[in-house]
Amino acid sequence: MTELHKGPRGQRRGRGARERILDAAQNLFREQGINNTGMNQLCEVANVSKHTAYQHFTSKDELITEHLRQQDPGTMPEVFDRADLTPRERLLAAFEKPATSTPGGTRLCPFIEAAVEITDPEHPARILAREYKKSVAARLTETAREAGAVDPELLGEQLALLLDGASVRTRTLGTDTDPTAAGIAATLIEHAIPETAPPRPRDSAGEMPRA
Amino acid sequence: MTELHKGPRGQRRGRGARERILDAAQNLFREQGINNTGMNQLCEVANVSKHTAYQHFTSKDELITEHLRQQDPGTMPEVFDRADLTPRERLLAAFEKPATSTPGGTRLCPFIEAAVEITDPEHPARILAREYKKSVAARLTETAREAGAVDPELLGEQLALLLDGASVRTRTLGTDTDPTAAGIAATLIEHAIPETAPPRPRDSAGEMPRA
DNA sequence: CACTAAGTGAACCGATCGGTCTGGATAAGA
DNA sequence: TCTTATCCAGACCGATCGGTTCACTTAGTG
Repeated sequence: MTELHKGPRGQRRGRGARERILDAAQNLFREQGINNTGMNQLCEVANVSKHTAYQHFTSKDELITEHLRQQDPGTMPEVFDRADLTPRERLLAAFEKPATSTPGGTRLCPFIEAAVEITDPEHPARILAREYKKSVAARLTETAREAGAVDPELLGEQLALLLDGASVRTRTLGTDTDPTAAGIAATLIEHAIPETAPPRPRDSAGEMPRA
Repeated sequence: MTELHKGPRGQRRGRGARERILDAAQNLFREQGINNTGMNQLCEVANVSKHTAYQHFTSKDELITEHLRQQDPGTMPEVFDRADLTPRERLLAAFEKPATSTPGGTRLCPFIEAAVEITDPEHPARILAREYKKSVAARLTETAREAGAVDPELLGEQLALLLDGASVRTRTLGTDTDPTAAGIAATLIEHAIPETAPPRPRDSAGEMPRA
């Protein structure tokens, strides 16, 4: 049944139904929410029969989870993997808009969306969201450490909170609030990183002098 | 709050069905979300017949809106109306937990909940949420001005973003993140208000420098 | 070509959705 | 007392929900 000689992963040799489904899910979930999107509509948009959909995903919950998993191709690589920036610059770059702005404002982070729409805290999607958020904070912390922050853990968690705050506030207000978050970030970074520590590769040669 | 025997407006003379409905809505919406709560269940919990419910609220949407309206008895009066605190202290007090913590963590701000669960940006509940968030920011700005902040508008908007960030991050992570927001707030406030004499605080405003 | 498996489209399922309606009980105001 | 308004219990409505099943088509491979 499931054994295949071709597919790299679960995919089949036929046309890519799975991808179309996940694409449709991404668009519909973003535009009208998860709970407001029915499987009938989703299949229609994806040009896929319900039968096929339920072959790829055993339930809507699983589809949601898979959808979220796909949103996380490695914790904001377009920010953290930029070798052309100093760690300090990378921290600030996390607050720059990626030009992905949807008409009508930047979209709400899909992990937050899931965390709010799904009640059960043990739902796989909720767990995934939790881990993703932790992962982002960890990356920020790591970068903060490279940048020579006094308390990298604290700064990382603070910046993560700013990202989330900007995301939901943009949603509630309908106006872009990323600049506000960026401003706070700049203040915090300036405040947390001693003046004389710009160029500092990930080689942690020595700890910063305590004040 | 409102006299029951003689409704100030139009209806009601018997027992308080309306209040029971709104109470049930508050509990259920908080515990399992808006979209996941059906009118049947709501009426059951409220000990109210569907007929009665639909006499008080013409639709579920109206109930949601009314529910939200009730959540806003004047933009955080327990914070902004405390005459015993200096403006600066009041700004910080906004980040103190009101001991309303539900088992399983502080609950998500109901306005954010509505803003995420309801798709249509023109939905009355969405509009209400938007105005509430603006109102909180305005109050913070006002207080920031009293406290002598250099740019009260900016500080108000920044602190508002922190409140929202803490609320959703608490939801996604499942752990209380208010302290993180409070820490950022302290830094921002310190940074935005000139050191020169705060308006004669009777108590020491100096706090511990964030462990 | 024959085989096999992924695909389609629509009918269908029980449950629940938001919302309506009827009939009768209850309690206060005149 | 009679009137009037509030309320309850629950049947009922069409629509939609997530999910299943079936008869059939399509496409890749040995």
